[in-house]
This record gives sequence, structure tokens and C-alpha cells, in this order.
Amino acid sequence: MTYNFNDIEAKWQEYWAKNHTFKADNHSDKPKYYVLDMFPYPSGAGLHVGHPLGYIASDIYARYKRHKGFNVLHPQGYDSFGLPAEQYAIQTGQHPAITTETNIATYRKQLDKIGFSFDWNREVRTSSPEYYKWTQWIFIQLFESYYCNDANQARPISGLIDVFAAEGNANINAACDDDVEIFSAEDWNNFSSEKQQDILLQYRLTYLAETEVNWCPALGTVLANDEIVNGVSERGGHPVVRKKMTQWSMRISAYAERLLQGLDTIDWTDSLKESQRNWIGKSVGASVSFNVIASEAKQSHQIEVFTTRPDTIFGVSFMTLAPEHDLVQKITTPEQKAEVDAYIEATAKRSERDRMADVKTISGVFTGAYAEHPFTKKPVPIWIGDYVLASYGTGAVMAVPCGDQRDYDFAKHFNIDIPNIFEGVDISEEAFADKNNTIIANSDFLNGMNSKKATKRAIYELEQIGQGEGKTNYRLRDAVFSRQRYWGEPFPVYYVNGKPQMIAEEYLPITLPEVEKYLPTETGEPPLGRADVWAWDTKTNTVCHSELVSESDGVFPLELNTMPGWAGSSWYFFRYMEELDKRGEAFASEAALKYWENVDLYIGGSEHATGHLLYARFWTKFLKDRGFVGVDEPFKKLINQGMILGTSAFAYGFGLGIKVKNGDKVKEALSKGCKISSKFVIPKESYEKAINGDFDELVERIICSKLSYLKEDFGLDAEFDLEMTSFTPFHVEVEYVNSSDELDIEAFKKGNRYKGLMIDEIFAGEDGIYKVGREVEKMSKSKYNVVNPDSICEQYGADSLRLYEMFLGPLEQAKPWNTAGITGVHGFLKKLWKLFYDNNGLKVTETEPTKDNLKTLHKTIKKVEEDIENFSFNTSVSTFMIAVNELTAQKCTSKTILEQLLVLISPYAPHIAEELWEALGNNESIATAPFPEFNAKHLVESSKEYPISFNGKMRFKLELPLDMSKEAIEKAVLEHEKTQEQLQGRAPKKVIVVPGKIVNVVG
RNA sequence: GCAGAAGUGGUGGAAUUGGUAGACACGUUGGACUUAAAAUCCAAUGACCAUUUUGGUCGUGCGGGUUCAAGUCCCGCCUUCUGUACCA
Repeated sequence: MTYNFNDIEAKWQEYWAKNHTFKADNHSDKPKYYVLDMFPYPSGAGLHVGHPLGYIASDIYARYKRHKGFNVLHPQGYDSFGLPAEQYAIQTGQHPAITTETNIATYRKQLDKIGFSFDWNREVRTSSPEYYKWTQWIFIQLFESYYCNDANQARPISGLIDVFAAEGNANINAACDDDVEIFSAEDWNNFSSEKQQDILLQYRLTYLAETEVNWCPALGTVLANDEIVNGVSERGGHPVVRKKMTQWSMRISAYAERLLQGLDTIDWTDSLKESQRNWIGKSVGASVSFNVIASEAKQSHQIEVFTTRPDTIFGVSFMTLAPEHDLVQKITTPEQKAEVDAYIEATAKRSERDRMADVKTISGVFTGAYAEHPFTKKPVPIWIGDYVLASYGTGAVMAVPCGDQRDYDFAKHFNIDIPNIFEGVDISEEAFADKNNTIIANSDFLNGMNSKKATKRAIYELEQIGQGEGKTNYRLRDAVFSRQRYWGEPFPVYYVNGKPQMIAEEYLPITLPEVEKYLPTETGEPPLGRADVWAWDTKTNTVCHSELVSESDGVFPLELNTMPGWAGSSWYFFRYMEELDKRGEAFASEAALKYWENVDLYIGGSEHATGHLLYARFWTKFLKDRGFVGVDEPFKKLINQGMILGTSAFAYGFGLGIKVKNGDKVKEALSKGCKISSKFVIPKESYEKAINGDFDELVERIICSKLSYLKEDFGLDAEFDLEMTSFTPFHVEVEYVNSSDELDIEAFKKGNRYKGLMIDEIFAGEDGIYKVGREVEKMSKSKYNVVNPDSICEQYGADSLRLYEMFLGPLEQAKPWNTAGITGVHGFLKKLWKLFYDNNGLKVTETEPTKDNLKTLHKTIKKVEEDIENFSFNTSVSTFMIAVNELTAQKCTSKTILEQLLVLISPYAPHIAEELWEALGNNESIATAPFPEFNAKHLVESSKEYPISFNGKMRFKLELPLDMSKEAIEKAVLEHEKTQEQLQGRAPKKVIVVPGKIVNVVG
């Protein structure tokens, strides 16, 4: 019997599907365990071997937990709204739903081949209306909520309305827009409905606001920062301008502190927590208000600034506003206006990213206006400069050049005064930013204080004069939630008099309308603006034809934007908790949510650190506040899998440059079929010499033969021309290269890319072998290094693929894929098979295990269990190899031993484990067989082969009983002839004996 | 710049608490089997030196240090990767 993996794997994949082996149950006596992968976007390219890495790791863990007696939830689904399908739709007219369906089918087929233990009964797709119904529902809940800073939680907006009606908003401590006006109960009750709606919008957790975005007129859409390169769109190179647009935003900033604090309660990697902390960017300081000195004609203004160093307030020698700051227009003096306007125009052209990337150039303009220092009352010049960002803090800074390097550089550049307010510090070369070793001077009531004390005092004094207070600032900004796209969730929103209204829950989902094209409209509206049937009839509560819009008939326009990609992914982990047939009534039932709580283990890429992982935490906290879920954090433990890189293969091109002196003959030669220019592939060594100007024998020969061909066959007076000669390495498909880096020249020539390369001849080495160069790069189509898991499964089997992905190295590290190495794990599986079968069939017997058998087994149990708990999957694969090697050497046929070994291996290589498990006479799947118990007694040894070292260097080994005393060991070692040899008559100064470990002789 | 991770044979990597550096594989070389190839099996494989054998020297990015003993701990540097970026 041979190991026929293709048949075995197909058989068991079918068995698992038929028997619903991995169906999770929402009722169980067993403890629960929820293992989740970040669900994929089903792209058209399908999976490459890098994608399943995390899935394999989580699958091993899920299977292990089942062996350990847990009720495991291990679902999978698709983040199926997204740009590529829309892009494809724009190009081909194919509806994105169709593209998505096809891609999902491909993904599913590929995933099934790898043998995952997913519970597919619980699949979710963010683009299916039954799913996005609930995304819309959550959006409505956010709209109907505000954030109460006193209770530190989200609350229904109705409560806020009650307070407004009873006492106005003066005593409300809630997260809201900066510019909320103060009103009384009487005011509120007299406000028009529109006015009331506007005010409420300033408090809601999702709200409409004017947001500055990167608008690309040519593409008709908003671009993310990373879609812009050098001020033009990455795709197409169209100009991008910054533009204000009315968009939905999420008031995530209300949760900044809780998102920060929550990090301490979850088991994530430090690096990931750190990036979230940085992203939230908490800084503690003070807000200070400066009065602008009014020139006669102008009214008075205040400039609010945020500073982390209120202790340095006496060092202020100028202020800087962001060029976009509202006050700039109001305070600029007529003399400075032309200069200021020119500067603003110049900065508007640069994207925010450009501005940030370009740190070196100092630029700015004086507005002509002055502010009054709150304490000294001296005038402080007001500048604008693009090193101040409109989007952070208040968009204005009080500049303290002696204490801040950017302010210092700015002051030096524009010759502004740099007063020194630090005792005994030299600031002639650079600013002094060290908070910890500061004594304040030249600062009136702050003189002689350290930074901490001075900060407190400064805030107190500011409060006394009513020009400031202590304040904590967060970098985290509210998240824009609108996209000018087709392929996303529609908002459940219509507009009456321009004011957004929610559609009642019972009429959800509002499904995507049909459009004839997926592009923005001619007038610049999003693609939904093209839909004929896209208006809301409030009488019938249905979507109706857009032409029927009429206020008097109660038909209103619907929102034209759609939700961003992160909407659906911010709550999908709760959806999996509910069983398929109960998903109609809620996004997940209370019972399901209570049973599964949150994700115990989440595995995915670190690129989601500040996007998905932050938004999902935000929504979870919100849902918790409103009582819809019971947990504060969605993911208890999180692991980032590292990227699998490709190992590209290179061949070396040599384009021979020829100059023909008698040019008049060229035409004639060409007509006779002469080929003048030519390209060859030469060995790496020849190439490397040649690029250094050292042509070896082969290259010389190529040149000579070409020249003589041109001369003798066609009478051309040709000569070699170095200028026109090119040496270029190019990628060759990795599938044409074997494990010894040898190129299969015949296959390469037959490949469909070969013709296009215009290669005249491939010169292999003397042995007829062409060795490719190797380089590790990102796996990508354009580098011809993509390896498809399907072909690996076909050639070596899914179990080999699974083992090899783990064997490559630590889960969290980036590592190169090289298919060549897979023969190692594949060979291991064959050896495992041979432990059970030989030519005469099954050879497993009921023999009593030997001592050695037990030792090998229990050593393996211990190591594998520790490895899985530590997510060190690569080392357990080695451990299995060692175990199988040892058991083979021991000629072990004991059923007791081999059966337990199968359970150990089954999380990693489930198909072969099931097959052999069945062969041993088991009728039930191995999936829930109990994990073997480790018993230390089998590892107890009576003696140890001590390494004997001299001055720290191991010289020889000596077998001694383990119960030997320290003194006896020392004696035995010193008496040994080899010790005498080592010492050569010297007397040892010291002998270190660590029983059970090592002996070290010093001397 | 800041933050995080990493640097070990030809290659992927192991060494979990300071205690035999290079487990386990790939690759390479030699051998067995075979008409041949594949598959399989066996042996060798960090570098250098010496050699009939026993052996010796060096060696975990670099330079110091602590220790009987350092890949592992401490100090200083270099390089690579990832994230982030004028955050007031």
C-alpha cells in the first residue's frame, strides 16, 4: 500500500462535509473556544501560497482545541464589497455581484482543497443583503446615539432631546462638534425642526460634516492618501485637489480614551498595541486662548491653541496658524494680503501627505497681525506656515522657539526673536526640549520651578484670567464613512429639506439599486446618482423611481454615497456566532452572543493595525454601551502572521549591440532575412563578469560568431558596439526551475511568454545546465514567482502543504517560499505512512510498547503541546520528524503508540491522520479524539552523558549516573584520563558541577 | 526622526530558565539498488589547519563588558525589514 494522498484527501474532505464534522453548536457542556481568521476579500487572482498561512495556523489551533475537549467555533466568510470588483465592472460592465460570486466560488474551491475545519454553515458575505441589513441597522443605532462623557458611554439620543427641552445644553457633557452653540430650554423649544436636527447632528455618533478630502475630478472620486503619488492619482496620474465635501463621519474620537485603556486588557503583540497607541496619540497639556490685537476697523478675535508645554508660555515669541485656519482671512492686514493669499494657494495644491513628507523646507508668511500675550500683554506676531496642520488640535500653535525644534527652525529662518526661558541652558544651536531637566527662568511667577510644577501653575494662572485650562488632546480623528462608490452598503438614509432621515428598521435592508454604468454621473455625483429607482416613498415605505421625488407626495431622495470597506468588517465576528437559520431576527441572538462572548484567538495580517482592528474595537464598545453585546473587546488574543515572500528566479539577458558601417547595404540584407540585433541568455557568471567589462570566452565567441554571420553571409561591415549593448537580468517563471536552481530550458521555451522575450539563444553552462539567480521578493504576478496552493496540493497533497507552510519558520516572521523544500515534509509523511504499512499491508500490532517507544511518544506529546500553546508550529513539525525517525529506527508497530501519535499529528496533517486512524479500526473521525496525556515517568533517565568542558569549551562527554553527588562527579571527571590530557599537569583552579547539566573545569 | 521586530552554515531555520551552537529539513558530495531513470535507502556536510588516527584554531552583524560558562545578560555601534511621520 502506498501513500496515495490525492485519493485520501478527497475522501476525507468529502467525509467532513457530509458529516458536518466541524459544525459548531451553540449549546454544549464543553467549554467554548472561538478561533477566527481575518476574512479575505475574494480577489480575481485567487489564493497564492502566502494567503493560507494564517488559516493553517488557526486551523491547527482549532483542531487542537477540539482534541482538548473544547466546543470550537471556527468560521470563515468573505469581505466581499470592495474596489477591484467595481473597477472590473467599470471596465467591462459586468455587475460586481457576478464577479464577486465567481471569485468566491474560486476561493471556496481552493480553501476546500487545503482541508480546513471551517464551519461553513455560518459563512458570511458582507455584500449579501441579509448581512448588510444589519450593517445598516448598526448605522442607524449610531445615528440614534450620542456619547455621554459623564457616564462614559453611548446613550440614546432621545435622552439628550429630553434634556435640551428641559434645560438646554449648557450642562451637557457630551462628545460633540467644536462649534456647538449654547442654548436654553426655551431656545430649543422655539428652534425650527431643521435647526433642532442640525444641532442633534452635532452630537450624534455618526453625523454629516464638511470634510476635506482628496478629490480627483478625472476619476470622479475621493482618493485615500496612499492612492496619491506626487500630487496625482496613482491610477492614471490625474491631478488631485483638496476639496470640502459633505460626508458621513463616525465620532470615533469620543472613544479615544477607552480605546487606549482597553489595550491593557487584551493579549495582543506589543508592536500592535504600540501602533494603536500612537494612532490614538494622547497628549496632555492645556488649551490657551490668545486675544488678537484688534486694529481699529476689525472686531476682536481669539486664537485657541493646544500646547503640551504650558510651562513655557513665557517663551512664546510668535504664533503660527495653519494656512487653512478660519481666522487667517479675518486678521490678515491689507499690506500682507497678497503674500498670504499666494502662500495659501501654493499649499492648497500640495496634498497633506506631500506636506508632511517634506519636512525640510521651511516656509511661512507673516499675516501682519499680532496677538496679545496673556500674561506679559506684549504683542506676538501671527504667522501662517504649513508645518502646522489644520486637522490636528486647533490648527494653531503658540511657538516657543527655545523649547521646540520646529519653532526654533522657523524662528531662525525668519529672524524671529528666540527668548531663552531655561536656566543655564545654551540655545544658540538648537532648541532645548528636555522636559525632565528643566528649570524655568525669565518667566515671572514660574521662575525657578521645574517643568511639572510650572505646568500646574501656568494652567492655574490661565484659568484665573479665563484664558485657558488643562486639556487632553488626541490625534485620533473622526473617521469619514462615505465613499463615492457603487459596490458598498447603501445608507438607510433619505433627505427631507437636506436633512438626513433614517429609514425605519423594519424596512431594511435597503438594497443596492441597478445602474447602467458604475461611474460617477456627469455632474459629479456618486454612481448611485445614475440609478433610476432610488428614492424613498414615505407613504409605502418602499424604494421608488427617482422621478417621483416630491415633497408634497412624501417621496424623497436617497443617500447617494455608500459605506466604506470597514463597515462590514467591523462587526462580522458577532454574526458568525449566530446559526444560519436564526439570523433573521437579529444580527445575533442574545443567547448566541452570551455563549460565544468574543473571539478567543484572532489571526491576521498586521496591515490592519490601525484600520479594521481599531474600528472593530470602536463598534464593539458602542454595541456594548447600547446593550446589544456583552463584551468590551472583540478579540482577546491576536496574532499577526508574517508575509510569505516569493523566491524569484532570474536569467541573464545579453542584448548584442551592433554598428553597421556600410548602412546602405542594410536594407538589402534585411530583405534576405538577415537579423541584425539579437538577444541571448548567458550564464550568471558570464553576465557578472561582462557587466564589469570583463568579457569571458563565451561572450567573445557570441560576438565573433554574430559578426562573422553579418559579414560573411550578408556582406555587412559590422562591428561590436558597447553603447548599444545591454545586460539585463529578467524574471523567469519559478515553475520552470527545479530544486537545484536549474532552469528547465525546454519547458521555458514552450512557455507562452518565451516568444515575447525575443531570445535568440540560451547559452547554458558546459554541462548543458542553466542555473538561475535567486532573489527574495514580494510574491506577485509581475515577478513570475507566484506559487498556487492548488498545484502544490495536486503534486504533494494538502497535508504536505500545511506542514510545509508551518515548517518554513515562525508564524509571525516574514519568510521566503521555496517549493523545493517541500520534499522534506512530503518525505516525512511517506515515512509516517510506512510506519503503518509495508508491502504486505497494515503492519500495526497489539504489541506492548517498549520503553523507547514510550519515551519517544511522551517526549513528542510534551513538546508538541508546548509548541501549539506557544504558536510555535514550525518546531512541532521537526518534532514529528524526529518522532517518526525514532519510531522507524525502533521498528515500532505498537498500536497504542501509533494511535496516539496520529492524534498529535492530526491538527497539522488531518487527512493522513484520519485515513490511518480509520485503518486502525476506528469508526469515528479523529477530529474529537482526546489529546494524549503526557506522563513524565516515561522520560525519567538514570544516567546522563555529561558534556565536560574546560574553560567553557566542551572537550569530551562522560556518561554518569544522574543520582551521583556533586563531589563524586567532580572526582570521576578529574580522574578521567582525558581530563589529565587536557590539563597537561596543571592543577584545576575550580570545578563547576551543575548536576544533570554540565561540568566545567577551570584551570 | 520615532516606534516595533530581526541579524546564527550554501538555504529555511533550531537552541523555551545563561550550560554540548548549527536540531529538523533543503541543497551539495559520495555510495547502494536499477539496463537506465525516478523513487527509496546509507554515509558525509560551519570554516580553516593538521592528519594514519587521536586532534587543534576560529565561529551566532560589529566593538567592549559581566560570568567558571554568553547566540542568550549589560553598554555602545552597524545593517535589514515593518509600521508611522512636522502631533504643537
